[in-house]
Amino acid sequence: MAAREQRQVTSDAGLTKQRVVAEAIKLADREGVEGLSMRQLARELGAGAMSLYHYVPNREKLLDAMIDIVFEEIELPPEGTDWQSAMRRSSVSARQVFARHPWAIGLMDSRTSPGSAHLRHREAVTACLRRAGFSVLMATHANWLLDSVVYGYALQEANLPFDTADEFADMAEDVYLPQLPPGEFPYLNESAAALVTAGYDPAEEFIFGLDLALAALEPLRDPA
Amino acid sequence: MAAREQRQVTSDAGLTKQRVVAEAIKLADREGVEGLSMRQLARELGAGAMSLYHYVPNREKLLDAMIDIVFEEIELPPEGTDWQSAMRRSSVSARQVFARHPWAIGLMDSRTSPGSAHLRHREAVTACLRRAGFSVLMATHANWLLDSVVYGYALQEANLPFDTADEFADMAEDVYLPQLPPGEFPYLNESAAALVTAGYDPAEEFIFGLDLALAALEPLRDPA
DNA sequence: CGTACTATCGTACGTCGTACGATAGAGTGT
DNA sequence: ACACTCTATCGTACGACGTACGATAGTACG
Repeated sequence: MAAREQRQVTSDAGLTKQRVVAEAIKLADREGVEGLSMRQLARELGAGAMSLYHYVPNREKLLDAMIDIVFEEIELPPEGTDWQSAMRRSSVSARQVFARHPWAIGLMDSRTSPGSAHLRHREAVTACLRRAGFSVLMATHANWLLDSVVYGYALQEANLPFDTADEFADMAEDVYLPQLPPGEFPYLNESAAALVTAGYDPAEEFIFGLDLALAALEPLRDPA
Repeated sequence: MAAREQRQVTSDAGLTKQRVVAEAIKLADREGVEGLSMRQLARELGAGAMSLYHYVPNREKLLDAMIDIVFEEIELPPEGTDWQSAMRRSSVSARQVFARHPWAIGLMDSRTSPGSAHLRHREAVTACLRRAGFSVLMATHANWLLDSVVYGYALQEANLPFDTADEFADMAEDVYLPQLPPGEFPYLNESAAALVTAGYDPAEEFIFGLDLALAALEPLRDPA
């Protein structure tokens, strides 16, 4: 009873699978996946560690569930516009989601069966492409390519040692450029120096690649 | 002395950083990163767990070193051909390497500072692009896009629940198609069915996306 | 024959995922 | 009222993990 009251102080509701998974995502956003332990998560929820196992069979399944919630956050390609606008919108949304949950990208490669939100997303994307006049096989190609662009940029972005363009500009001259001596890395040094003056925005970088891919796919549609 | 003899039976040489890292990669290839523990790795080397710490400061640094060896395996873009052939060759090599070491992709997102092999690779790629007539900024764009294609396809490939085209064909009808009922996922069902008959090769899928990206970048070069 | 240095590793601590079983409350039938 | 079952909660404990600390033994050099 006292325990329940204390639980209510920190979390003010009974445990549910949704609450467990949602809190796990919050925790992973804050601390990374390595910082997400069952004990810590339980503490966050004001519960005992073993209580979680009534809502989630084990940590792996919890991670699966977290990934699927992440996919739920991705906007589906809207109907009623041209396919490029629709796919751009969905892809931009996906990139934002993965930027918000950087742990999700690294988690994906060990999880081999897609969750239901993932499947729903894929279905909507495929529908959009097919309706735009891509053949079945070409829609598959386009799907792979566009997903690669999203995942690839998200992965590279997660690797960056800085988060914003400003942060990059701040640290570039003192920290990054010295690691790229012109003798050993003339081209990288030149690039880094140019980026300092030009500014640097991963989101714009992504749009460049995405639009190039979309434009390259355009002529591969069958005539509508 | 007896211990040393036994060590020599299983590993026949003194410990070195190279040997430790190489064995760690072999172990990760076999068991995945989660299966790579310091104790297991030491056992594999016929040594005590703590002995590893004379060659590697901790597990994180070991993972960094492993990633860098992986980058060393990637072929650099050769000089003396057109830029597209050179980049295609290097990218295909990179995809093969990541297919051989699937754990490497998932590891990258937590490692923020590139190792020396990674830097050397980026330098060579940038050099290739700059010599082909891309401006400094355009070379950066191209670099991001091409890396995204490599990482993105590698990541998706690592997610596939099957490894080869044959294995897909074997399991598709019994396992995958039933998970995609035509009522709920008409388009995905159609795609999967088409892929069963058309055959399915991730390597070809990659080439499609890569060549599309290369072709899309071609007109962005400055005149040579 | 010391004296210093390097490589090896045994032990121990704190943390992890989680199996097992205890408990307590709620619901239901009599 | 009581017995029963069901659900949710969690304390305890086990084996594996990364690794700090300090002991040891072998080698190099004065």
